[in-house]
Parts: sequence; structure tokens; C-alpha cells
Amino acid sequence: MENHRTPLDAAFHALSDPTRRAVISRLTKSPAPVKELAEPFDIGLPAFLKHLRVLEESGLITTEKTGRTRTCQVKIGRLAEAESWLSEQRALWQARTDRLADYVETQMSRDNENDG
Amino acid sequence: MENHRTPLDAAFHALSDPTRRAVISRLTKSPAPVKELAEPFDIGLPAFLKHLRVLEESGLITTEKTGRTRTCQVKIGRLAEAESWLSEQRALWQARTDRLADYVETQMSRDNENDG
DNA sequence: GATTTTGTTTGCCATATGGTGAACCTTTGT
DNA sequence: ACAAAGGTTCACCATATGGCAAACAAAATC
Repeated sequence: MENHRTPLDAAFHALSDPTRRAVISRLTKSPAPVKELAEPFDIGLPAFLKHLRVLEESGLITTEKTGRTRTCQVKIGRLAEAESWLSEQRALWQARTDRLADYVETQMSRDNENDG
Repeated sequence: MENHRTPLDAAFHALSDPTRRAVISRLTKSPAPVKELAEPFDIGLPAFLKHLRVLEESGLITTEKTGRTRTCQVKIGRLAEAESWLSEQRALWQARTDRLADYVETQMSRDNENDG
């Protein structure tokens, strides 16, 4: 498997697959065993387990085996980190956009003064 | 290249690479030409252009060529979509966690009544 | 104790990813 | 006209990804 350098790399990579996003979506509602999670998807268990491992290694879920069933649940921290990164980027973009709007407005005022 | 089914697939995939996230981070501050964007990274231009194309095809940036230089800028919509998905998931998780806390609290009240 | 259920491991495969160097094309500067 | 700057395309390579089928384990059920 790929050597994902940072947690964000791994998290975004994990989220880039629709099957894995669907699993996360399902798990936000309640923890669930592997079989139930795999049921909606038209792939074999081995392939599905790979997805689960990607999710677990990315820190987006935790799993625990009791008896013969493995129960999975969302680990919200990693999800929040990804969200934070995005919101930070949007904030930076917004700040610049606002400054730009200010500048344009200032220029328009000056134009009006020069008109008068 | 991979056939990314949905915009979210493409966006998260694009964000899973540190080079590409760094480019986004840089571009939130202001638009920039390819050469300037590529400068901090220790890879060849061809490799860097591949990253840019991934970003552009994911809808996270737009690029426009004027003369011999290509200028890139963030397209905030796609970033916001990814953020929304994450925030939605966190909200669902939170809702369940709150219900759970309520339930536990209710049970504790009942226990106290039975004690009295 | 035999059978089902629920995972797990192992090989295997086709395709995608992320990098390289070399050649090439426009546009801009001298 | 020529050279340099800024991208772009091409052929190529190693590794990762996402899937499969088959064999295997361990727990729960009959």
C-alpha cells in the first residue's frame, strides 16, 4: 500500500472513494458489523475489507472484534481535521476576496470624487 | 487517468496529495502562474503539470493561458462542496451522539427514582 | 460434532498514479 | 534573426489501487 505521509493525505485519500464515503455515511448513524456494512455493495468481501482497512489506517474509523464479528465505528476527530483544513482554505480565500471588494469599492469612491 | 465518477471523488482525490494541497493553499492567497506555483517543489515541470491537471479536472482550480504564461486560481465552489459533505457527516454523527447522551441521562434519572 | 456464519489471508490481475528525461512549441526579449 | 522563458507533449518506469477466486479460521448454531 502507499506510504501516506500525513494524516490529511490518508484521510482525503480514503474519502476519495464512493464506497468508503458511503461506509462513513452509514457509520455516522450507528456502529455496525462488517457484514451489514458490506451488504449494499456489489463487491466481494475481500475487496470490501481492503476499503475498511484504508478507512481504519486513515484514522477515520476504528474497529473491534468481539467473537466472530468485527464492529466498526466512526472516529470523528480525523473527519474534523479534514473539515478544518477545508474551512481554513475557504477562510483564506474569503479574506482575500473581501480585501479585493474593499479595494474596488475604494477605487469607485475616488472615481466619484474625481467626477464631482 | 482514472475515471472519477462524482465531483466529490475527484475533489477528495485531488486533495489527497500534499503537493496539490500546497498549491491550493498558495492559490487561496492570490492567483499565480505555473512557474511560480511549481517553484517550491522538487519535481520536474511535467510532473507538476500533471498535478495541476488533476486539480483542474477536479474543478478545484481554473486556469487560463495568456501569451506564454498560464494563470491558475482557486474555484471555491468545489472546495465548499467537499467541506459541506464533511460537515454534514459530522452533523449526523453529532445528532446521534446527542441522542445517546439524552438516553443515558434519562436512564440515570430513572435509576435515581428507583433508588428513592 | 458437523455446519453455517463471519471474517481473513493469499495469489493474481488490469489499470491508475506520480515520477523521469528529452524533444518541442509559442511568446517575449535582445 | 536569435536566444531565452514558460509550457507542453511524449515515451517510459515503478509502485499503488481495486477488484477477483479460492482456501482457511474461528465462533455460533443445530
